[in-house]
Amino acid sequence: MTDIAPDRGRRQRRPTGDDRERAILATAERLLEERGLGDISVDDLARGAGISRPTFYFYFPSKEAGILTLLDRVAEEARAIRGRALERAGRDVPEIWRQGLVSILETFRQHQPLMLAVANMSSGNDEVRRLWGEIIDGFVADTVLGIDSELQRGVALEGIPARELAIALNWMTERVFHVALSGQEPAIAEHRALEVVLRIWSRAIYGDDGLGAGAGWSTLGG
Amino acid sequence: MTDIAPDRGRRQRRPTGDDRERAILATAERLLEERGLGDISVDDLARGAGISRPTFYFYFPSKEAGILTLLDRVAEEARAIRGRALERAGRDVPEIWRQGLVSILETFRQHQPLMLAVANMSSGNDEVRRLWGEIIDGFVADTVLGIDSELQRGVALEGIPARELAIALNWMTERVFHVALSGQEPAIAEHRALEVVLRIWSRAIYGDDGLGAGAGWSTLGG
DNA sequence: TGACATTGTCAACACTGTGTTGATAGGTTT
DNA sequence: AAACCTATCAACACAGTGTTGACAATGTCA
Repeated sequence: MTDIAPDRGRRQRRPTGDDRERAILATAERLLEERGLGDISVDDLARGAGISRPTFYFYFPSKEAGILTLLDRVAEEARAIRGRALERAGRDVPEIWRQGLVSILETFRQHQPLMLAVANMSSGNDEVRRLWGEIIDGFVADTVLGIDSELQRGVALEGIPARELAIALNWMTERVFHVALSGQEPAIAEHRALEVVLRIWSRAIYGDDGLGAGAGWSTLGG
Repeated sequence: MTDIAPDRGRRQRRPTGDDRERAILATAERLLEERGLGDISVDDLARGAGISRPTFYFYFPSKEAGILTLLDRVAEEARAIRGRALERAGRDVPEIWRQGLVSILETFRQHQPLMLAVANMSSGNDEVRRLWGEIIDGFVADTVLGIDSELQRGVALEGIPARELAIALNWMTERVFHVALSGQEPAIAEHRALEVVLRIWSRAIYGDDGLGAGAGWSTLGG
């Protein structure tokens, strides 16, 4: 047993054939734009990366483990996008809501096929479900902070525990963006999804639409 | 009504071996309680129903088609439950919301493993996605009627088109109940899910929690 | 009642995809 | 140059899908 970190679901690797690994992941994301994960074979991924099928197994123990690694990287990127967005928002809480939602939508847009594949896998694969849950949970934690802050200022409605409210709102957001982008019916048109979701957040937290029209609003500190 | 309608995805059948078909479906629902659809083979289904694998194909063209038939029947049952629930609610609109949500939760509870399998399949299988979408769309249509009625009475908030609001709320409900029952994280505890969702519906439609405490409320006609 | 269609059944096959083994070639270290 | 990694793949064993063709059992009506 080496002392390399137990790198979830992916075989431990050392520097060199790193290009190959990236080639495999790039192939995966490219092929996911054409068809579902179920219609992509290990052979497709291997050939796409210029290697034979058994060699694929040198890099990943399975197709799913590859997707997991991909999701890991996208999650990293998403955190970065979100971090910048929330920084832009500063202490203006409603702007935090808007920027938070924009960053989720952005990530969905940029990796739509992967997101679909992940949604697909997440009931069959514990590891993927856990990681996806962690991502959402990060959003939920941010949301709870915002709600608590608005509760303390006396501008948010009481009556629903902040975490439960945050969980429901974030799952709503995930699902609405998902159907808007995937064409699943019934869906909200893609260009309307952000506004509708934002207004519902506003009503659920404050009891009215403050955010929709860009009206001046509560700003923390100042 | 003839009894040999062009029955989506399932080979047309005439009376006799009907028991076999039901045995297959019963086996499917039973096995789904133990493991995911991906881990159930056609052979498992066939043996569970006391037939050989090729004979399975006499009844259904594939595993997925079987699940589709199952979903069809559950959808039928769900409509019946919902119909009775809404009848109980009469013209008391908030009670319509509550009863509508209760009936969704009820259906989820009674067929949880099937629901998981369906959620799993629905990104890979057009037919399942369509049928699932139709079910949700039925809920959405009911919801739109309720919102319009409350708008006309002047008690609901304007600002979000009724159908868009209804779509978002119904997908939220689907997702929140799904994670609550499946143990996916982050989730709202099963015994809290109904109340939280109901309050968010209330805030999103009216701007406050009328429904939570069981307070007396708008009753249409009467 | 006996020819005939219909319904139901399955052994055996062809095929696709997965994951493993064992052999091998090149590059580093010792 | 021997021991040792990293990387590679042909060949294999296996699991599951879907199809074919032959065969029984059950009407059915001439």
